[in-house]
Amino acid sequence: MRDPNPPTIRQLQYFDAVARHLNYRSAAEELAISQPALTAQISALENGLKVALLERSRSGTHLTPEGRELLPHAREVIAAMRTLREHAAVASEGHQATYRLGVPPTLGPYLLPHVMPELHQRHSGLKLYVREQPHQILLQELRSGALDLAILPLPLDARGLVVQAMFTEPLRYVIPADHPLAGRSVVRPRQLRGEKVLTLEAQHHIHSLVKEACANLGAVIQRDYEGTSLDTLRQMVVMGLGTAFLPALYIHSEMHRPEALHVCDLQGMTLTREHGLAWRAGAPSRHFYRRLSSDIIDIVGLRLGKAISLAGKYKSRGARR
Amino acid sequence: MRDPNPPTIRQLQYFDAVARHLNYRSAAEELAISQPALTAQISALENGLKVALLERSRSGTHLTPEGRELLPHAREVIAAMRTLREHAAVASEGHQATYRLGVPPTLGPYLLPHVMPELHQRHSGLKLYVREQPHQILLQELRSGALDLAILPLPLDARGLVVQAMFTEPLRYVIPADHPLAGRSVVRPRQLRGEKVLTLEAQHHIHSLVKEACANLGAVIQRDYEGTSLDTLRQMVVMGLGTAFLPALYIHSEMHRPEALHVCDLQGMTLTREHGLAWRAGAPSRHFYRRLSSDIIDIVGLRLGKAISLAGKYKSRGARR
DNA sequence: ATTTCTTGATAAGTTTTAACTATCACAGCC
DNA sequence: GGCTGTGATAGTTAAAACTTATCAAGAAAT
Repeated sequence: MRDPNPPTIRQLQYFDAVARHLNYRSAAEELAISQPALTAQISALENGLKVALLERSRSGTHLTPEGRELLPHAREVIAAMRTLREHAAVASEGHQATYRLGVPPTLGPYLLPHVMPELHQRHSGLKLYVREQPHQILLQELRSGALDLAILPLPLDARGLVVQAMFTEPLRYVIPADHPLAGRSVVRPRQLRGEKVLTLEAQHHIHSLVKEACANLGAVIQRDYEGTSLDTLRQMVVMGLGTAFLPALYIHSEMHRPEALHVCDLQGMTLTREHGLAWRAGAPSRHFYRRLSSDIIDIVGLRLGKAISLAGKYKSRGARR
Repeated sequence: MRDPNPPTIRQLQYFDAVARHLNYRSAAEELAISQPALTAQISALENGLKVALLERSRSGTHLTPEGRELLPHAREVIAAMRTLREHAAVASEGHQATYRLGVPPTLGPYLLPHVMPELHQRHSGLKLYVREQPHQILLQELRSGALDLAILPLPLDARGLVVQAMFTEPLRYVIPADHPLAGRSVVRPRQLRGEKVLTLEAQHHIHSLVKEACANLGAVIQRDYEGTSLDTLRQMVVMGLGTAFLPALYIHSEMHRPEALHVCDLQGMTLTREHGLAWRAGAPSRHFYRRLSSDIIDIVGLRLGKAISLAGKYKSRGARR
């Protein structure tokens, strides 16, 4: 009873046509239907609304006062529908929607500024909504549908996802300028034995990487001074609280001038993290996402080739359709 | 080809429901349909728009980026439809539309100000669009559908119309204050013999009334000074160009203070015009129009009873369904 | 690892809706 | 009085929308 006979869009279009022609037959001709079909739909509309819209007579048709009143509203509906269809037409051609991309906070600010401009050049009209979150949160949001894409550290639990490895980023060793090892571009691993190493909070992927490396190296993790961001971590090293492993892209982006810090590598032992692009296996835009991932690999190779190394080939993990 | 599969309102409502539930089964429950029916309509919608709106998986459903983009537009359509239906619901109850009423210029300004306030009291929300035109034009516009109602002088060619007689209005004799007959409230008809009588242009109904009367009275119509309105006619009398017959309601409204004019009646011979309300016989609101006519009769009786006389009983002329 | 539950998709059949053709009844016109 | 043009009606057909029953696959529990 609450929703007796909702009008259909078609009925409104028919109404509009009759209102413009004030003649059933010619309106029916415009609509490419027969006149009885038009009559039936109009009277169905009137019954549904319980309002007489048109006054029929043997000599033509007029709008009733109510019909005059409701016609603009009917046209509003038709116009809204046209707008929807126009947007849908655009969306069905290019990839004009806004895609939600998640990135870890230790990567996004240092990668995306180098990549986004050319990515937009390659995909004009592309709109990315970028969200920074710890990688576990990203994974969860990706699974739940809150994100469409995420850049994540590898390896990861790829069930239900497609993961495209993109590039491998070294972690470089950073020490204060007044540290005994300062000045050397390459340091031997054994020289780190006993060194104080600062790192980020445990929720960051870097934490576990550095922790494991320190165990092998015999260096000491300073758990009571964990940084909340790479920038604070750097400040802590500058202040002499210890040393740190910082991602190469961070160093590339933020440490153009030496400042009070010295950067070096470990001889024969490169600490790295690998990044991949992930999306849900069933996502309708998955082909576009794969294209995006190869574009990112390409752009990273062009612009950041010195700082990182690309994925050997496109590897995909996890289920796929 | 140009219009392959336009979405239906129903499909948009289904889409909205699925977008809210992110679950076909519970959305189907809300919509009181089966889940397969919902699946079918959603995929019909996607095929029609050629856009994937939803990403189905065995564990729940998400919006695609395109779906997120189009959902607000779909809701616009639904909202526009709701607005239409709300207006229709109002229109189907009271008479809330704007009715187009035509009145002759020699009556409207002198009748409606006395009638409209109480008419609005009796029909709260009533909206009348009043249009002044010569009566032949009114009749033509009423027949063509440009007007819904018209107040017209009787009798008239009522084919296809319903005409409700309302009241009879005397025409009173107006002379300059310095005229020999001035000062008498009743004048004998024979005293008008040879008098110069001014009147309106031929298109006004009054013209033929006065012309015929003058023929009987032996008075002389001044054809070279025809007034374009009752006000100019009055001014012409004031200026001494002649005498005139003016409608009682005009006199009642505009001549509160005597000015330079004298008003009198003809003994045993009352020149009158009769007014009725007319509408098309097939008009869906015809019962309301009849009600309006009796309300007007009633109000005129209350407020203007001294100046005019009511229709004896409701007479209707012309075809009716 | 297997079972169970939940998900959306599919198949087959039924009901409802929208359309067609043919025709009617009436108004207006010559 | 016939002719033309109007919307309404009847009867039929085709398409669309819905139903129930079932399936296949991922998730979660055992």
